[in-house]
Amino acid sequence: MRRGNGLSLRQKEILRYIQEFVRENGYPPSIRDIQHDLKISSTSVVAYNLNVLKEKGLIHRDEKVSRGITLASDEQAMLFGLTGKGGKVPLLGVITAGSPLPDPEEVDTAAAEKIDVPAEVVPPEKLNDVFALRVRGQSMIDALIDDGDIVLLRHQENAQNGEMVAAWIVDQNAVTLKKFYHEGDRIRLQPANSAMQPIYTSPENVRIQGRVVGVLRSLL
Amino acid sequence: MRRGNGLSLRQKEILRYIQEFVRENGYPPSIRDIQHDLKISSTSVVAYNLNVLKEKGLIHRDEKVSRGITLASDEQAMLFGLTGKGGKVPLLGVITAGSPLPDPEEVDTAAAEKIDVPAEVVPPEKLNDVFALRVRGQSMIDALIDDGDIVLLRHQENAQNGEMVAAWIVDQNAVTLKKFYHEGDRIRLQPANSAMQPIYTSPENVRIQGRVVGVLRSLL
DNA sequence: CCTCTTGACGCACAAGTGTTTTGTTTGCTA
DNA sequence: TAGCAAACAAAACACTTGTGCGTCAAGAGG
Repeated sequence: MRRGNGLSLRQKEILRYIQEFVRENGYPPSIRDIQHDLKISSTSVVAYNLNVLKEKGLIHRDEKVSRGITLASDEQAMLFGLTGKGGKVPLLGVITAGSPLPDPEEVDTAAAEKIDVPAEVVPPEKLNDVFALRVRGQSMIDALIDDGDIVLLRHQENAQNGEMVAAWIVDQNAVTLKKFYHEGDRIRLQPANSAMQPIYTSPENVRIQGRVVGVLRSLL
Repeated sequence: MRRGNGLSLRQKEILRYIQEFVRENGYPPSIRDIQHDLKISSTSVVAYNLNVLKEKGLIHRDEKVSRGITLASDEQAMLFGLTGKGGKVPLLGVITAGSPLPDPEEVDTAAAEKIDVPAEVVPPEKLNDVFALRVRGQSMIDALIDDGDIVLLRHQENAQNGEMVAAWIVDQNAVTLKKFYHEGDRIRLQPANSAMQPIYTSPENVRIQGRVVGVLRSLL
């Protein structure tokens, strides 16, 4: 008997079948799915071989759970959307100078449209709390952000000096993208263009809504 | 009357729960999983809301099948490894002011690194002959393109007036990104910033290498 | 020949799970 | 206020599915 790494023909069949099934259906097969499609005479035969595969670490099983078969390692990760390169973030809406951002906490990030984010822009492991907004108007053109661009923002309420943030200026009820500087007891919001004047205000009057981590632009 | 985007709070919860559950476990939740974890009093309530989500096309259900709930659209595609709506283009190299572009025809596009391109930047059906270059230096900052940006170019040798193109100026042996204008018997290459002077030259002295169709920028 | 092991089998049971039925609550409005 | 539809609730029902247990055939070794 080859206890080592050798799989019986039937075990290989089953493993391949599970992979294909998940790919096709989006959920794992039941023992009887395997039995029927692979023309195995009994469910216990399937169960026996699944246990072998489990012992060898090729699959994981949640006992007592229907369709509780999951693939191990690479296959698993790939199916989980860690698909190597890019990830996805919700496109929550439009940012226009003068209008407040929707509160990401209150927006349905689940049902929102999602857009791809290349790993070259934001690595997948840093994609937490990142959302996207489409820019309307050219109010942020000094920050190299044009009308129609999609900006990627990581939701955070604090900022380091020099970071580009989406700041809500409370007494004006307006949101703009500016570089953030904390200078003594006041805040300086600096446009990227020296032709425009910076905004000086108190910390209480500024609510950071997120930091700009990326820009996507289509010129078609 | 639209609350949110037409989903009740509970439906949003359920949708989010399904997403998280699949991510955590690798297989979809049962109705009773949802019921218990979301503290819903009855399975029929879950079934009712799942049907609503199904009607709205946000999930897909395989009837009579345990855990036969699958997420629709993006999530689904993501799980299938189709990486969503975007496509991939080769990242051929670096564009620096003063150096000619590598000829895309002569580069091994098959072996080159590939980067994701969101459908929102370039729709997949328009991805033919598109390649990417990383920008080095700030020579194109007037075109809202900064150092480190990735520009997406469609390989073409002609351009319409006003299009942003990568133009090789032969007698200077330099490549820059400019807006292209054909005026009579000469070519005007117009920087995006009026503070810079346009370049006037003859058509023979200009070789269009590609048209800019998108920009990707990371600010991490 | 006998026994033990391995792989495979069949069956039945219990738990897991989706569906249906009937009725109730809630919020809105004509 | 009555009417109405969405949402919820409780229970019963029937099918699905994982598991346990007894059995069988073919080798291996004594």
